[in-house]
Amino acid sequence: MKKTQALPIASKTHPKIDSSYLETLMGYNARRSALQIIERFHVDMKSFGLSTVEFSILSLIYHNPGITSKQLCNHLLIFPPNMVVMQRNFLNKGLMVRTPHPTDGRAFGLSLTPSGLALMKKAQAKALASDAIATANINASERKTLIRLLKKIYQKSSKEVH
Amino acid sequence: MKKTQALPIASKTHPKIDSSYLETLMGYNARRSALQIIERFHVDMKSFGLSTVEFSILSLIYHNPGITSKQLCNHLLIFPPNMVVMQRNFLNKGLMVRTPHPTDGRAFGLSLTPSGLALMKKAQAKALASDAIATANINASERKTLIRLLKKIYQKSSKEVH
DNA sequence: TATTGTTATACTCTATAACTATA
DNA sequence: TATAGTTATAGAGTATAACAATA
Repeated sequence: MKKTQALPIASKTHPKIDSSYLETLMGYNARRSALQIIERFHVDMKSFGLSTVEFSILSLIYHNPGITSKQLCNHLLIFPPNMVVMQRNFLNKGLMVRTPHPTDGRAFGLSLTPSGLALMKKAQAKALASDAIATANINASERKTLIRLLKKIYQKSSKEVH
Repeated sequence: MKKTQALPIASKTHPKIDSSYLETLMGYNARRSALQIIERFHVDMKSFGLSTVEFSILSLIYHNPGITSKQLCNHLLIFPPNMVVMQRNFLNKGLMVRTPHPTDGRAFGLSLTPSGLALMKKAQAKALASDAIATANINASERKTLIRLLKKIYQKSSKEVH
């Protein structure tokens, strides 16, 4: 047989929610802060028509002209089919060009057009400002420590997208 | 007229990709480490049939029996329609029960069933272990610092989901 | 036989509009 | 009039299978 029972109501009994357990998890804290920073980033990149991942791709091409699709996929953990779609957008917008690889007929070298370079110059400056505002609650020293420790977590094992 | 130009090929000229710019952004570093931790979390929660968000919801109900849907949505930044779907799953699996709110006829108090409590006891222990392994590259002191600084970033402005 | 890039598609997660019943 | 919860749906982001061209 079943048992029915009276249960407490949080809105009465817990005006403050106890999330102390979740806050012991690094995953929870890293995700929450990442989401908050990226939310602002998303708004600030809207005028450039770029998602966060698109920004990362174009930035890597900006700093590594001639980089290949495969290298971008591996470095940013993006699946090749999704990369194809984003690159088609870049090409349609006239932000990027592809040049045949000199020795590998399957691959292409990716580079930004003058228009793409100009866009990313502005976008990257805006991104720095956006990131600074989103992390205004910590000082320069704390910021340095935070980035160093975050890198220690994700930079150890070099992942690959097959 | 158009100009054609020879462009460098990264796979030849840059065996190592320069991502120094991206690594100056807190958003990039926080997202990368969060994704890496959550990837392992996702695998470890598979045997419990829980997504990361579902785990967070059930954990908050576990520690705050009687909490309402609205409180969960506000605290975890989840849109109400998405919460409804997840709660239906919890009910179907017999993990959760809803009891009418004593003074507000629109609301419900949420609590875990004995089965839900047992599941979350195991799941939360597994989550702690998973999180520890995912952050094994930093020591206890660094971990404490990291969580403190991450909290400073996201805990200032209390956001609301309308 | 393995790899780069591609197509098509599916799945998950997140977001919006419109509705109901209660306050 | 405002709020808690619901329904249906749309959109973004991520993942899988199968294939063509080249190594």
